[in-house]
Amino acid sequence: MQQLGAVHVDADQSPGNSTWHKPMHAKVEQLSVPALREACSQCNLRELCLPMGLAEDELDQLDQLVDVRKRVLRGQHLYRGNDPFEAIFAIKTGFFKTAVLLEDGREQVTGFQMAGEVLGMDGICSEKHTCNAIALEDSEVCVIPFADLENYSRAISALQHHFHKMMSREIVRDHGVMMLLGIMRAEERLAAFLLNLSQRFTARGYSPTEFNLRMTRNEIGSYLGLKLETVSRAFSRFQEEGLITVHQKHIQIRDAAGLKKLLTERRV
Amino acid sequence: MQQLGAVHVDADQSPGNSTWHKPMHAKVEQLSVPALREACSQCNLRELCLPMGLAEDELDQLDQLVDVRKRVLRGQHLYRGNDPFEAIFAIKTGFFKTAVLLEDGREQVTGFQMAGEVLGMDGICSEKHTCNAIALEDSEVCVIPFADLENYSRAISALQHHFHKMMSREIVRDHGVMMLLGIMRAEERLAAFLLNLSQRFTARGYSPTEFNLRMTRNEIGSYLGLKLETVSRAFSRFQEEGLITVHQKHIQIRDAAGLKKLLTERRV
DNA sequence: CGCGCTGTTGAAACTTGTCAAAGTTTGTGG
DNA sequence: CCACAAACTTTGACAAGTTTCAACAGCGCG
Repeated sequence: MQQLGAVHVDADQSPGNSTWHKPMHAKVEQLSVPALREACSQCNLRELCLPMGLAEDELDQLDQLVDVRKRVLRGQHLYRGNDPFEAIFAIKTGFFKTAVLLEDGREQVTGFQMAGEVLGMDGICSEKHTCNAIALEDSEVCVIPFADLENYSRAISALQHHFHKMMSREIVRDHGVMMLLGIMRAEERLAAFLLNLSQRFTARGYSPTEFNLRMTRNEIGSYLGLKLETVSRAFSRFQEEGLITVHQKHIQIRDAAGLKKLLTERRV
Repeated sequence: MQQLGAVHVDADQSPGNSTWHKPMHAKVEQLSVPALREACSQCNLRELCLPMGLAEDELDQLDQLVDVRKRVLRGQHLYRGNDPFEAIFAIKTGFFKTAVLLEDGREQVTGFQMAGEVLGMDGICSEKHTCNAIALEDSEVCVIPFADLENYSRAISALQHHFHKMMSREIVRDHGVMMLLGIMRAEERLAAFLLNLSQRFTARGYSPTEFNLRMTRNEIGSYLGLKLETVSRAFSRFQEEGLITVHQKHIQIRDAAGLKKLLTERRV
C-alpha cells in the first residue's frame, strides 16, 4: 500500500548489442582536479544526496567527502558483481541499471537509477559488490569512499541519519518491486513502472507526462519479470486505450488517472 | 548468482483464520526487569546480532542498547505499516513474517525472519513502518531504540559498521527475492526457498535436512509469487521425484543436490 | 544504403491460476 | 474426551495469462 508510488524501474541487458557486451571495466577517466572538486555544497542535487540543515562548518566537511568524480560512458560498467567494495556512488548526471545474474546466464534487473540517487550499497555487507551497475547513457558519478563516509558519519549525526534513511529507502523500494513481481499482472506492472518514472522525473524538474525511456523493452521486461514481447504488447494496449502515446522510447502519458486505476482496481 | 543462497522465505496471511485477523496491537507484556536485562554480551545469538571483536568496555556499553525485551504471541503484530518507527527489533526466539499490502487487499509477503535476524529497518526512511511484522509462533524480541543505536554507533565504529552491513544484507537478500520472483519458475522458486531455509536452520545449529515449516502454503505462495495450490503441487512433485518428504509442515530434504540442480540447470 | 538491433504483432504452446470437491489437522466447547 | 467447526491441504479439470516461436517493420550506425 504505502510504497507503490515508490516502485521503480530497471531494465535488463540487451543480449544482442555489442556495446553492452564488451564494456571496458570502467577505465573511467578521472576529471581534472578543478573539475572534480566541484563542491557538494554547490551541487544542485544536494537536496537529494545530502542531509538538509547542516551547519556551515559541517557543510565544509562534507565537501571533503567526494574525492573524485568519474565519467561512465553508455554501456560501461560502473562496477561488477564481485568487484571489491570501496565506495558508494551518487549519480550526478545520467542513468544506470543494476542487475544480478544467475549461473545459467539469466539476468534480473533490480533497479534503474537516475541523477541524485545512490548506487553500491549492496556491497557493504560482503565488502564486494553483488550486482552489476551499467550506464544506460553517458553519466557522471560522485565517488564517496565508504570508509570516509563512515568516519564523517560519526562526527556529523545528520549525515549519519541521512545515510541510514537512504539505505532504508532502498529496502522499501525493493519491497515495492517484490510486490510488483509477486502479485501484479503484466499491465499493472507496466502502469506502476510508468507512474514511478513519471514521479521521479517530476521530482527532478522534468515533465511528468512526457519523457524518453533510457532502457530497451528487454530491460524493462527483465525489471518487471516479463518478456519483451509482453512489454511491447502492454504498451500497444495502453496506447489503444488512450492511456499513453508511445513512439519508440518516447512516452507521453495521456491519462495518468487511468493508469492509477489499473493499480487500485482489482482486475475483473 | 551470488545471492541465491541468500534467498529466503516469508509467508502471507491466512485469510480465514480469526487468530490472524484480530490480533491486538502488540499489547505485549514487558518482562520483569531482571529478565529483560539479560545482557547482549551473554546472549548466544550475539554472533548474529552484534559485531565481533569489541573491547571489554564497548561490550559493556552495548548491554545498554537493548532496553527491553518483548513477547509477541503467535498471530500478533510486532508492528504494522504506518506505526511510528522508534526501534528496530532483534529476534531472540521465534519466527516472523513481514508483508506489504496493496490497496485492494492483496498482500505480498516480503520475508520470513528467524532468531538472530533483525526486523524494522524499512521504517527508518519515513519514520514509519512500511510493512506488517507478524509472529508465526510465540516469539521474543529485543527492542533496540533507534536513536540509541545511532548514538552508540557514533561512539563504537565496529557497531556502526556492523549495522551498515545488516542493512546492506537486507538489500542483497531482497535482490535475491526479486530474482526469484522475476525469472524463476514455480519449482525453482520452491527449491530455492527450501534450500535457503535449510541453510538458515543449519546456521542456527538445527538439522539441514529436517525441519518444520512455520508458515502455511498460502504464506509460502505469497512470498514466492504463487498460489497456494501451485505450492502444494510443487511439494507433491518434489516428493514423487524423491527430492523431499513432506508431511504437512514437516519437511525432510532427501536430495539437496537434486534441488540445487533445479536452480542451476535451465529447464528443458 | 544496407545490416543489425530493437520493437511490433500473430498464433500456438505452456505454465500457472481459478474453481470445486474432498481429505486432514487443529482448536474449541460441550 | 469427544464432536464439531474452522482452517489448511491436496487433487482434478478447466481457463486465463504469459511465453515461445516466427515473421516483419523501423531506426540507427557504419
